[in-house]
Order: sequence, then structure tokens, then C-alpha cells
Amino acid sequence: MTEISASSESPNEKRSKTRIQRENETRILLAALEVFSENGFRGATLDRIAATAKMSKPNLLYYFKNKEEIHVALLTDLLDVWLAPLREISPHGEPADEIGSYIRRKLESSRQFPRESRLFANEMLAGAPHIGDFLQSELKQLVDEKAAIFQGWIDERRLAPCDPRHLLFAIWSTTQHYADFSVQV
Amino acid sequence: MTEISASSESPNEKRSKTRIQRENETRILLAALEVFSENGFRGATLDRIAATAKMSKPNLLYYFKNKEEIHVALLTDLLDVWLAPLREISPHGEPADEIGSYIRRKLESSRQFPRESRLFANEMLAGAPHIGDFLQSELKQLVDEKAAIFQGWIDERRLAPCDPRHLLFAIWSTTQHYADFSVQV
DNA sequence: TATCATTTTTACCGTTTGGTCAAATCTCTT
DNA sequence: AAGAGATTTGACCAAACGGTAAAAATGATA
Repeated sequence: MTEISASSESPNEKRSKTRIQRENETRILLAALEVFSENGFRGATLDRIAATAKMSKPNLLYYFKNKEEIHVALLTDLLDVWLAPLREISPHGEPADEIGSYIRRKLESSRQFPRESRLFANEMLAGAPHIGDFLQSELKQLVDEKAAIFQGWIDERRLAPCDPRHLLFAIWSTTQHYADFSVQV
Repeated sequence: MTEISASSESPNEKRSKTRIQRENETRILLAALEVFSENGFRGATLDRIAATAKMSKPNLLYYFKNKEEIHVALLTDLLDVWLAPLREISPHGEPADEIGSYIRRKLESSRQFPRESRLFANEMLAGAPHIGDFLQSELKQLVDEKAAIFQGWIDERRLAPCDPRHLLFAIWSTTQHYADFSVQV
């Protein structure tokens, strides 16, 4: 199971976290992962998240001040997990090896974390309204960086010419779908 | 724009459709396509669909008896469009040609009908709760049929050995994502 | 064990949601 | 132009929704 870290949130802004705070925040994020990944942001309800976390709704809102804050905390916490396979692509390996093992890592990751995978897929489908910010910074930067690696390989004739960004998305979306659409397969 | 046919619905079950009925049903389905494709079934509201169709909510419910009926009607109407590219794969062509042109057709279709594409993607992500029936009949049959063609090619050594069903899903999901994630690309 | 901060609950509130009903209006036919 | 049927509307409802306030209960600490 993905580790959820319960980073900086509402109660008393400054002081370090209580044991109870840490426990409950992770319980909430775990429940939120379950609920948000089923029906996306709009389709999820605080009542269902609270029920899943076995906690009253006002108690839930004692830890996160509203629905969106839970969602953002969740996406932020999980972005690293989600991007991990991509990060490992190295410019120094053989193109075929690097891409092949990237696909394998991504596939494994999607299989291992289907809810995380659905969570991001839902967010993307809705037009990424809640993570526009770090999509345009962190993710975009990473994509640009890896696309540059591909482009380098293409220039050296070690990789068939193609739009590197498209290649990346093709791999990413395919593996993602393997997990998302598991109902069918 | 995809044609929406406005097939069998609620008012007076039997008698043939009025001009007004046909007009309004298509208006509703068009609006529903817009709204459902944005946030999925749970995230869509009758109020928004009604507003988009420039029609009062009770009027909308005069034509479709509830939210789910609109959704099912929409998916049913659009399934053919969505499956069209797949249907054209023929066992008589060259494997590379057939698959190549299938990908091109599917890609074109996804680009041409992004809302339809998102509609189905949302439904799949939610676990296909509203179309389980004809997913397990019509779609499964078609997939089986085309997978058999691929298997034939593999047996004749004209196609690299692979799970035909997986190949199909890979192609399908990749092209689908090109359209769905257009925000990013 | 008394004290104080943290945590939890109960009782709400205003809005949105899916949906109903009966009356009013419109359209088509004669 | 009248009548019947089709269509549209406004007023409404119960439940679900996101969220709040304040009191009650619990936990930590000394």
C-alpha cells in the first residue's frame, strides 16, 4: 500500500503533530483515496469519506478545512509515487532498455496502485482543475526533461524519429489504462 | 458532430414520435453528452443538463424518466460510433496494414469526438456500472471476434506473438488517451 | 487529581440535488 | 374556432450535500 504522509494541514498551523493527528490524517487520506478514486472529485462526498474513515463529518473537517483541501493533499502526497517510474529513465542507458524497463516499472506501479492510478486518471479526465499549478511546474518540467533525453536518442539515430512527448504519453496512457480498465480485461 | 438518434424513450411508449419529441430528445442528449463527459455520471447534474439544453428540469424529465435513463440512452446511442473503427478490421488484409489503419481510424475518431471519448473513459473508470449489460454482450463479442483474427495472424506467423486481447486494449487505450488528456499535450 | 489543550460529537444551517405534481400553455387536427 | 392531446412551467418535496458552532468528552501534563 502506498504510504501516505499526512503533511502540513489545518490544526494549529505551527506546533508539531500529535500522535492522534498523524493517525487520523492518514486514516482520512486513505479513505479519501478510496472514495475519490471511485468517482472523481465531484462524485465523491464528505459523508462517504467520513464513513469510510469511520469518523464523523465534523471530525473530518477538524483536520481538513474542506473537500478540496483533502483532494489536493492527496494528489500532492501521491504525485511522487505516480511519477517515480518516469524519474528513473536515464540518458546513459540503451534507448530500448530504458524505455522497455520504464514500461515495465510503470505497468507494475499501475497494477500495484490501481486506486492511485484511477485518482490521477479521473483528475486528468476532468481537465486537471485541482492540480493545474504543479502540473504546470513539477510535472511539465519532468516531462520536458525526459522528452529531451528521447530527442537526444533520436538525434543520434538510436531511436526511431517521433515526437518524444507523444511517445511518453502513449506509454503512460497505455499502462495506466491496463490498470484502470481492469474490470474489462 | 456525432449524430444522436433519439431512440425509444418514455412519452407514450408506443406511438411514433412527434417532431417536437425528436427535436427535444436530441437536444437533451447533446446537452447530456456535454455534461456527462465533463465529470462523469455522479458529477453531472440534471440542472446542468437542463440548463445546457435550455429547458426546464421538469420538461427534461418529461422525456427521460430519470438521470440514469439519459445516461444509458447516450451510451447506447454512441456505442456504435465508438466501436466503428474496430468493426472495420478485416481478416483478409495484411496484419500491419489492418492494425496500422485501425490505429489511424481510432485516433482520428478520438480526435473528432473528444466528448464521446471522455464519456466512455469516465464510465470505464467508474467500473462501467451503467453499461455492464451490453459490455458483456455486444462489446465482448466484438472483442472476441477481432481477437480471433489477430490470433489467426499469429498462428500463420504473420504477426508477432502476443495476447491479442492485450494488443487490442493497448491500441485502444493509447488512442483514447490522446484525446482524453489533450489538456496536457 | 486538577488543569488545560486537544479531540469528538450533537445539533444545526443554507444550498443543491433528483424528482413529483397539477395546472397552464401550446399544437395539431377536425 | 374548438377540442383533444402533447408539451411546458412553477411550486414544491425529501434527501443529500458541504460546512459551522458550541458544547461535551478525552488526552496529556504537572
